Amino acid sequence: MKQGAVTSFDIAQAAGVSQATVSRALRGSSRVRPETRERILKIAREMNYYVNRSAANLRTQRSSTIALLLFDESTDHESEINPFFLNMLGSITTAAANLGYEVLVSFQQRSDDWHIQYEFSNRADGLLILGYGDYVTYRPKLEALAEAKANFIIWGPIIEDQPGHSVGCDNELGAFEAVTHLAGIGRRRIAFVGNASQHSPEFHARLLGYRRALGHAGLAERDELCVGADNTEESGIAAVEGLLGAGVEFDGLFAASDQIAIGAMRALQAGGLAIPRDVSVVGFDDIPRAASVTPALTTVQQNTRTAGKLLVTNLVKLIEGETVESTQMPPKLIVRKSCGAPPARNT
Amino acid sequence: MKQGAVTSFDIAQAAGVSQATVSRALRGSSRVRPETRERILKIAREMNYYVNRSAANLRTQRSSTIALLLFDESTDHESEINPFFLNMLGSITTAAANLGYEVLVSFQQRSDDWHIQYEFSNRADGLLILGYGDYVTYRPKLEALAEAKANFIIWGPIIEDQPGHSVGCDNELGAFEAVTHLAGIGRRRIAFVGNASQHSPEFHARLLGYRRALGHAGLAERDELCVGADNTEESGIAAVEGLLGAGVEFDGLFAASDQIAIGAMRALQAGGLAIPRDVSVVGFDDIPRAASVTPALTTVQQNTRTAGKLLVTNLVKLIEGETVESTQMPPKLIVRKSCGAPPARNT
DNA sequence: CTGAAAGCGCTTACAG
DNA sequence: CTGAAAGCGCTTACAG
Repeated sequence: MKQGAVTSFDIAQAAGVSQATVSRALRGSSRVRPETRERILKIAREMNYYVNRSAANLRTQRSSTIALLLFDESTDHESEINPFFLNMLGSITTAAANLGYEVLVSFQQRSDDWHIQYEFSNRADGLLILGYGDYVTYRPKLEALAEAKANFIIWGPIIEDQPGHSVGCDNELGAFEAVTHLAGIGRRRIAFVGNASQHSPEFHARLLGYRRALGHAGLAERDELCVGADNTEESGIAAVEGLLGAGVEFDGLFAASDQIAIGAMRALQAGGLAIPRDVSVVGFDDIPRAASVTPALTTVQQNTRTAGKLLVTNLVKLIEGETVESTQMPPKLIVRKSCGAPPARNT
Repeated sequence: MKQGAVTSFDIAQAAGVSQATVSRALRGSSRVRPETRERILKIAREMNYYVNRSAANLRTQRSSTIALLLFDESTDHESEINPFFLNMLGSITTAAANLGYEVLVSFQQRSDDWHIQYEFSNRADGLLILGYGDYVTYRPKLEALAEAKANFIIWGPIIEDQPGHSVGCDNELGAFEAVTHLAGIGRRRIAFVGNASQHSPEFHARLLGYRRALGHAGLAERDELCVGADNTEESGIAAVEGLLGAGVEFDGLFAASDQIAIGAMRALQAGGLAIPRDVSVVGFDDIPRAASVTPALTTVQQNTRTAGKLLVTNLVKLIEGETVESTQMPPKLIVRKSCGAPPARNT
């Protein structure tokens, strides 16, 4: 704080009222005479007075702050934050501001209990949790949070028995639509890149959608078409190089994320295959780059704007003691050039 | 805060010491016997105690928080935040965490004095300011900040008489290198897209670098080759459509930003021109998409990682009463396919 | 090395 | 509608 900053006592003196009245006027209490309030507000403005938040927070035991915690896979090295989360940041801050909350951003995760600290230290009234490296190590943190009765909302799928509430997108349905689209344009040997078992429930849900779509289209599941990948471009490259190296034949590829898909496209093109002529590719997320790569990537879009708003709204409800339901938002298939179908609705 | 949270008095009681000693032990004061400290720390851990930050902040008149203020041009509508700033966010939070600071993010700018509020309300010890819509309206805000003796560091160029300190990249030099490269591969009629006069000092510096490079290469400046544009893709499209519509001939194009360059490339390709065969294109910023477009965009890279670190380090120095110098970091030309030169150093 | 005490600047019951 | 007063949970001079 600026030293010598003016306090509510200074305003009180200038206005000829008690400090309590200044506080009431500033908070809009109905128990202050309108003219008195006006006079106080005017003086406060003139004297450049702002309520000291530390004092107010200490007194009210609230911070009017939300902590946005990013458990990102890539935190250590040249951390390129997952572009998908970055997109959500704008809508989260806007939504928070509209409800009178500030947003504290944290990527760090040095201590095991760092996520709990925020609430226990009165730094934040609630937490928004985006991303997780590995679900297996992430899950216990959620349990610790729930046990501490923290207010938190998770971005992610609805998972049986998972503590807390979440906002997510229907990953299974999005994958189903993506793969059904590939089947609909005549692709018969469709690979899935991004198998990550229980370490990533979202990818797993996308795998389930892939499988259901194959069944629905009367196509056989083949083990060799289902390969693992992390959420990175490099991983997508490696996966496709693996497929090509093993001589696996495929004419469609559904990647569990755009980053994987973009890597996959690189590897396909490097291997002399044309997209979409030889292989149709579909991704998931609709990150900004998806529309920029060549050919433009068909993908499943999650509405980050709505998502951010919903995350904040639900968290604030929790903070204010209301009940909240986990939500799944419908995904939307964005058809571009990478799968070779006539554009249904382009961006 | 969680109600019924444990306080330092609870720890004191459990440890059989005074509350003052608990506070000292937790802050690492040397005036606590080591064994006492250890015992207190252990009990604090067991009892899940965290220092109440509101109380500590009120007492110390510090918040150990940095506010990151984004004055973005596109805040109103479907605000896609400038991807360049988003990139910096990661390194800023990391650098801040390493120095013991949290980061509060704000895009809002509803009130005129919102930037000053942060410091006056003891929410933040200092401000990091990124981006500005229009320099003409932005400048007075900087003056207000300086007059209020706020601690703030600006991301941007060094500008004569500008209040405060800044960290930026040598825009003039970056532009000079970009355009010199275009001239070096034989381009003679090089357009500049992004003329914004004094409303954007960065773009203006890039224009100056463009001019110097033309002179250096013995090329004439031509008014019709220098067109205005905002920092958006649409603006880049419009600018090139204007050039093509007016029948202006050019074989090189330097855009004041990657977003403009990407729009320009779209418009060139839509107009039937091949890149780089007919026109070589260079951008500025090296946003993630620059490497993904086709052909990959040659551009001037600003090191966001170093930038973020420097911004935070300087701000913390300011907060701690040290003096600080404005800095310009050297830019780096990243040669890719869009200008048709043999790659010097690719990414 | 440790404790008792003051005080940071608010908000809000309580009393009028 | 307004004021006097308590107290939120710390940190830190002061005294020992």
